[in-house]
Amino acid sequence: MVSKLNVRQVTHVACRDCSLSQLCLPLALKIEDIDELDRIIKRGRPLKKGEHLFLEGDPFHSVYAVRSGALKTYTATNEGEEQITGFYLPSELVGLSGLDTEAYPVSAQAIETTMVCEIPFDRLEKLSDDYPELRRQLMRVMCRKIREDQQMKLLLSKKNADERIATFLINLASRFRRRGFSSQSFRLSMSRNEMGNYLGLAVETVSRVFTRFQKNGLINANGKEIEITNAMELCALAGGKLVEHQDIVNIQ
Amino acid sequence: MVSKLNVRQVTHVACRDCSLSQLCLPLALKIEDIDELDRIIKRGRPLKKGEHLFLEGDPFHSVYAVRSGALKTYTATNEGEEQITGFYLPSELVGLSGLDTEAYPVSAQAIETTMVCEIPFDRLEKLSDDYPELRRQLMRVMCRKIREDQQMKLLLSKKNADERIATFLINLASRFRRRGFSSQSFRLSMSRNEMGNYLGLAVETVSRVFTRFQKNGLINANGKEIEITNAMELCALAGGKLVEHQDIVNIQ
DNA sequence: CGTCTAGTTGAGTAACATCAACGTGGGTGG
DNA sequence: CCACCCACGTTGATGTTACTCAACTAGACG
Repeated sequence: MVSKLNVRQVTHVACRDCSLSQLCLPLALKIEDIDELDRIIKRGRPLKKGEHLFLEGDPFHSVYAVRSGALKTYTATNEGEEQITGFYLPSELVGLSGLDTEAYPVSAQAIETTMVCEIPFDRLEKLSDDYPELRRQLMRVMCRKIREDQQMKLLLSKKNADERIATFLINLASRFRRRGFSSQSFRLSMSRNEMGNYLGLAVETVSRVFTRFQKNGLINANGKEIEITNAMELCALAGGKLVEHQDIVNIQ
Repeated sequence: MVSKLNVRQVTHVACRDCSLSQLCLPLALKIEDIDELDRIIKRGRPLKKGEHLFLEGDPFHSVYAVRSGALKTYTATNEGEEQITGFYLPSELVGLSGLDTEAYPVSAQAIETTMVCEIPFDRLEKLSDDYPELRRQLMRVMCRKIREDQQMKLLLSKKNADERIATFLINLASRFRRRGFSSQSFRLSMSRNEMGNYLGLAVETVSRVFTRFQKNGLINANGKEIEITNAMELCALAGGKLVEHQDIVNIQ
């Protein structure tokens, strides 16, 4: 009896008990309505690094909220190489861009051991018929994505290698901070290769910039472990701003 | 009496009489519901080239459908230069990316004499409460935008100058085609400068690529007048495909 | 213990930016 | 109506950034 309860708690953390609920979809709902959302969510086994959540071209049926770990989405270029289109950390929603099509326009793959909440879209859509706030939250998520992509396009068309990496690090830092983690030091879940791919840089360039940043006292990098030692200057490079001492803001 | 009617027709083309209705928001509505949408739409005087529809930071209140002419949206980089984020042709919706914020995240400016339909967002939102199909259409427009941005990011991070220009031309061609115009020959509404800015290239590079394309028989360019003389090869360069003879498809 | 992948570093190179000069056409003011 | 001006576009010469190729190291994993 007790053991069964425990198992259920471990494998099925309800939205109302989830530490991410105020960063994720449930934030749009009143406490008594959260269970409604909860009922349609499916929680599966963890994905191991390298496993796919869905493949480009798979029939679209669900969006997913990352619970732990990290995902990347990517699409194939004409030459068959992969182009990474985004990284997704806990509380973030992945799969929305396929929403108006029959198929996912990108593949989603775990870049470390990852747990997700699956939200079948037809049921989410029905639910959102009754909850205007949920609807608006979905809109907000998509609008934010559009604005992020805008920033990304600016990065790709105007920024040099240093600025790209600085922007990327500051952006990650702010996403960690949002979830209550340190924005000073954190662990990169992606490889240098994936970072370069995403930022439109060769691996070697990424490596060189990291080395140079370290030499100049901006960061301390030990493999995937990153410590930001001069947030001020890193932000300046990224083109963002520091609101308070050591308090990194997302580059909108 | 008659003259008054005429004036009204000229300045106030109703959605139901608009040739763009099946390419624009009304396509989500039944014929009898279109008038409902029509009632909330405001149609103002034409914007002259260079006039702004809204400025970055202006309070968000409306989305706009382009009726004739063309707009660009742009944002300021940290160094104060402009970064063009999109071009908008007739039937296309501009202003949606500010939807979840208090302010427009970009400026919108006419690049030639332009007419727009203004759709106050609070009223559109109310209307969409009653018309699920309208709601879904809005979602679709945003999803498409996200996917277009994805393609744009790929262009900016992986394609060389030739491929960028080819992609741009093919994309424009397909948008003209969608509206029933020739995809073979058309007039660019933007300057070489704006094109380069948008594509992440220097003006000189754009100019050189145009010259080279012409030399190689891919296009015939006379100032802003463009004729595509080898659609096949241009598509190949862009990484798209030709469905039928001379039948250009959008690069998804 | 060998193999494989990820990461780093160096040398040479290609692609595009930058700088400069010049032509052209459309708009404006005299 | 003409002359001038200015923005736009083109072309050439040069410079710079980041890519490519290659070699090497270190850690992961069977």
